[in-house]
Amino acid sequence: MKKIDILKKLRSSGLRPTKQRVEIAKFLFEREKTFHFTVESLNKLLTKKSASKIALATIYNTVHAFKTAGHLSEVEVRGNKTYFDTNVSNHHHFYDSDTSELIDIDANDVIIQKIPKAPNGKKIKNVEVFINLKN
Amino acid sequence: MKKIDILKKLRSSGLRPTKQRVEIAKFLFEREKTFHFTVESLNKLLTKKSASKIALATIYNTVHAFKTAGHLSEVEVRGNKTYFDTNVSNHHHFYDSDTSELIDIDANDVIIQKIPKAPNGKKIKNVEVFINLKN
DNA sequence: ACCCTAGTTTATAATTATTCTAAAGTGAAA
DNA sequence: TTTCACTTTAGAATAATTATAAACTAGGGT
Ligand SMILES: [Mn+2]
Ligand SMILES: [Mn+2]
Ligand SMILES: [Zn+2]
Ligand SMILES: [Zn+2]
Repeated sequence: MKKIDILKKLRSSGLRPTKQRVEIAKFLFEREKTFHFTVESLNKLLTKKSASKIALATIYNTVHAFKTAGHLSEVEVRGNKTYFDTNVSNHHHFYDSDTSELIDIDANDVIIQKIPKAPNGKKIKNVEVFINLKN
Repeated sequence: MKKIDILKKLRSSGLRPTKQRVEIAKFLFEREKTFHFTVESLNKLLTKKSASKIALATIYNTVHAFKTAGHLSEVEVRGNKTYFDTNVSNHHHFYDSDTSELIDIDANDVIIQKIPKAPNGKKIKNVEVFINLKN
């Protein structure tokens, strides 16, 4: 994704393209493959890569703003930190608890033959599959 | 599960059956259906139900001891708190994010027809399915 | 171009969940 | 009974996240 698209992406979701947001967005979205991260890891990587340091609170604010805008999704993994995902399409994950690493699985690579019907009065929003790995 | 079995369960896993552990174990394991809880919710319920109050640190200690002994499992759900589960068999969950409620799904009620092979050098430990609910 | 202001960033405090510490208490082996 | 390793406990410490409120800024209106 190019910088012009980054600006479009921000503006179209009502987010003023500030220096900090553009820098974070470029870091997150100008890449080929899905990126999974925690706020802590993102902060470290940004600090390493970039000259100007962005306040931690801003990283929290920005990541949440991007999530609310639908540009990031949140992935549930065991542990105390919240994981985010640049892949916002419906998909599944391998999870390697040794390395705390997530790997995407395309929705088409998992076929579920049978699931129970939702409880009374509830509907199924989506189905998430986690394949936990070991060595 | 009866009290005598509770004592057996504790002793057989090298846990001295103290007053606090027995009380928590009875609360958790003397029931028909699976119980999903957080330390906070367990603490509230124990305080309400019981006369003697157990220190929060003891509840943390005990829950972890039970988990290590294989009497509880940990369930990953979105959010900041850790969820525990008295069902330690391989099974799946409905998750109602409105109520933060987990509902068991028997392993046999989910049939997965196709999953990708594990990444290089890794093996599949287990597969967990989460069915997220809406109203 | 300059103002103006709502939106944003920032340092820091506050909150929440959990773990650590170390002193006091206790189950059970001998 | 005595003894002591194990356990409980209150409170401090840590870790992740959110709240606060003052300073800053993007960008529409003039
Ligand atoms: Mn979690
Ligand atoms: Mn989490
Ligand atoms: Zn992903
Ligand atoms: Zn369960």
